[in-house]
Amino acid sequence: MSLFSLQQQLKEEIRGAAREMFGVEVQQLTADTPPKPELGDLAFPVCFELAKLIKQATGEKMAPRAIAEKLKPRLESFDQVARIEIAGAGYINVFFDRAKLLQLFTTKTSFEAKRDGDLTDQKTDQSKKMVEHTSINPNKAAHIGHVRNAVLGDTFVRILQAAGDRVEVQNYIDNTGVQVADVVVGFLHLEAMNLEKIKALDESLTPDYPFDYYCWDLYTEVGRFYRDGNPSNDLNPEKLGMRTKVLHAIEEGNNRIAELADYVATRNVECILNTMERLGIRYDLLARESEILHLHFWERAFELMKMKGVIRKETEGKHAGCWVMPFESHTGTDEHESDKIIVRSNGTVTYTGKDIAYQLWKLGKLGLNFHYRVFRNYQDDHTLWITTTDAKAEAKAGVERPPFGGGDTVYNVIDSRQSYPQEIVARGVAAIVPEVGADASVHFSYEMVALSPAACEELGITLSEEDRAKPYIEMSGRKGLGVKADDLINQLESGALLEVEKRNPELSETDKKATAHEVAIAALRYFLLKFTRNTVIAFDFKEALSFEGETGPYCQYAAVRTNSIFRKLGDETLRDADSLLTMISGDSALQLRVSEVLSGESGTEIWSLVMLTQQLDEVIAQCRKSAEPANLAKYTFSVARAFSRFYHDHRIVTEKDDVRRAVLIAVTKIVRAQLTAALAILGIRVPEQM
RNA sequence: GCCCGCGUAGCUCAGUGGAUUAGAGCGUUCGCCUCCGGAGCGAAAGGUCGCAGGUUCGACCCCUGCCGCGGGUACCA
Repeated sequence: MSLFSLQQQLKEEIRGAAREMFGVEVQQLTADTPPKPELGDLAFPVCFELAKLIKQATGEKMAPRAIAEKLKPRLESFDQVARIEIAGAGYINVFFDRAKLLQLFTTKTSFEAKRDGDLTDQKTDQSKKMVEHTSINPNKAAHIGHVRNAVLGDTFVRILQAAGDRVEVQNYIDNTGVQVADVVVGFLHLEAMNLEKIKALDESLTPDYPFDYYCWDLYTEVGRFYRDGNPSNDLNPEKLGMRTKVLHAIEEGNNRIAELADYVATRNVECILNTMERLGIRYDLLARESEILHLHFWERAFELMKMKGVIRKETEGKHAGCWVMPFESHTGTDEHESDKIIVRSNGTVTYTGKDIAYQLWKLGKLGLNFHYRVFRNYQDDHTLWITTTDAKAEAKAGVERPPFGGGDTVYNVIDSRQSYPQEIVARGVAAIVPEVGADASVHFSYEMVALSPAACEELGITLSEEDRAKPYIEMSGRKGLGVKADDLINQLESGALLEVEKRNPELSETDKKATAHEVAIAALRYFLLKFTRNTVIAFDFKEALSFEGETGPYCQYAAVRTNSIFRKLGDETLRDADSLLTMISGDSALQLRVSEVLSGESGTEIWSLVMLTQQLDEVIAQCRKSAEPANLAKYTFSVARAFSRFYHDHRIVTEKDDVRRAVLIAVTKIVRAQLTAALAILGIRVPEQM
């Protein structure tokens, strides 16, 4: 049994008691951890709520403490509960029987219990959650801002999976957009290259300057080109015309420019996927904009919107000739708050329009489907699919295709600057299919990663006076202003390698590199996860490259220490310790001795570490509900910190007293299981040594 | 103008469905290898939780107003 399910049982008892004794129904019932371990293992502030409810129901004024006194015996009847104390203005504080619980937690960790299906809260519904993340324009290398998106999305996916959800992971590929067109303009007009020449160029590039890096630089050149070489110039309309021409050709398809664009986009996608693979981030499906166009997703959505009266064609005013979505709540006359344009007067669709079509498909409400082919086979049998217009491609795959689309809840990991268009999409979808509603479309928003003026200087970027005065500077692919993901990972890996070589000189070169890689990824992922989503990260090299303090490697290190303890312990010692604890329930003298180890100041400290580890399930549930992975990162760090202290305070391997040693080993075992599980959800692995 | 987010220690950030001393990390100062690995542990210094009202027995947290910063409000995405 886990702490989580024990909590559920206690809550049920309180609910039942409130019903029987006071005739009221408790809606919100939370279990807190008391501010200090001396105040108990669990606290229910429910009596404040009950006092209000009772007053409402009967008019009778009852003091929260008096209510608590009445509930006390009910909770004390639990076997695992040692005693109940009423504290403060009316808190119910629960003190568990530590020896009994320790044994319970040791025999099965909550994760093993979940795997074995003996958790009472197990979900039976198999509704599907869908998470779209990464979705980088395939025209250049990924930068650190993109990595924040991917790491947040990937971690949220892991959180959902840990909570027992079925999840489908999508990465949207805008292969027919302006950004791809810009790079194509660069190849055609700046480099005078055709497809053959680009392929030859691609072949000749070395791993330290791959295709996506080449495009990164070319893209910034195109940006200058549009302004005739001077960033402060206006855009040159004639040159912009080149972009428009290319864009039309790409959207049209079946021509040489479209073919060239497809090569460029696909190669960038491959490079970006390689970057993400380094971070342990994978996908189920790459959904491409070209298929949304060519498989007529938009036309279908357009029909649906017209049919349902969601959009209307304006015949006069400044939007004459456009199809717009009226904004019911718009407050008026201001020109910046008018209806949202879905189809432009020249007949082309806006991004918002295309996104509504895609969102409808995601929710299984479009009535059309993509065709699919295999894009990549990941190492452990996982297959990545991509959309295609070729209806026969799937049969050639030789693998069974999962049923893509049709999610019950769709999370779109997109930065907060797009919250307005995202709101339009959600509302549009809800208007088309009211039975789905706007809540099925969740904008998982986050703030950008920006550069501090100092970080810009370290990158050798010269700043304008205006920029220098800002607290941070927005990254810009267009300006080539940003920290490339692979550069940063490389830097982290070489930093980690130095440390590994210092500490583990006996390791083989391969092992050293593998370990350095794990440490680097831990550092990067944790760095991006420790900030809450709505905090702008002002990127700082020193902080991002650190392995000390509140970092991924610190958490990893604590887990590595638990492993090395078990390596040091002989099999026999371990077996003895295990069997000693299993005998607790039948041996009251032994149980007393275990209780003694866990009592007093030192015992309480040990015990609070155990209690902390048991909160993992609840933290996961919270993160799932709030869609805030930072909570899990913070929690993981607190477990690592508590264990580091425990490790420092107690000698585990050399402990002479067998009962005490068994307890210390049991605690270490529990920490190892929970900490390793928590890290795995953050996408951080625990190396053998580091 | 309107909408959204933010304002907490020198710096970077957590936090709160009301519990007495508001928490981390970095930085600063001082300690800790008779060691299961110091990517560690302990201690100290450092805060009128932007300002002003309001609700309450009680507000860093809820409400209102103001100030400051950022983002959005395009026939861009």
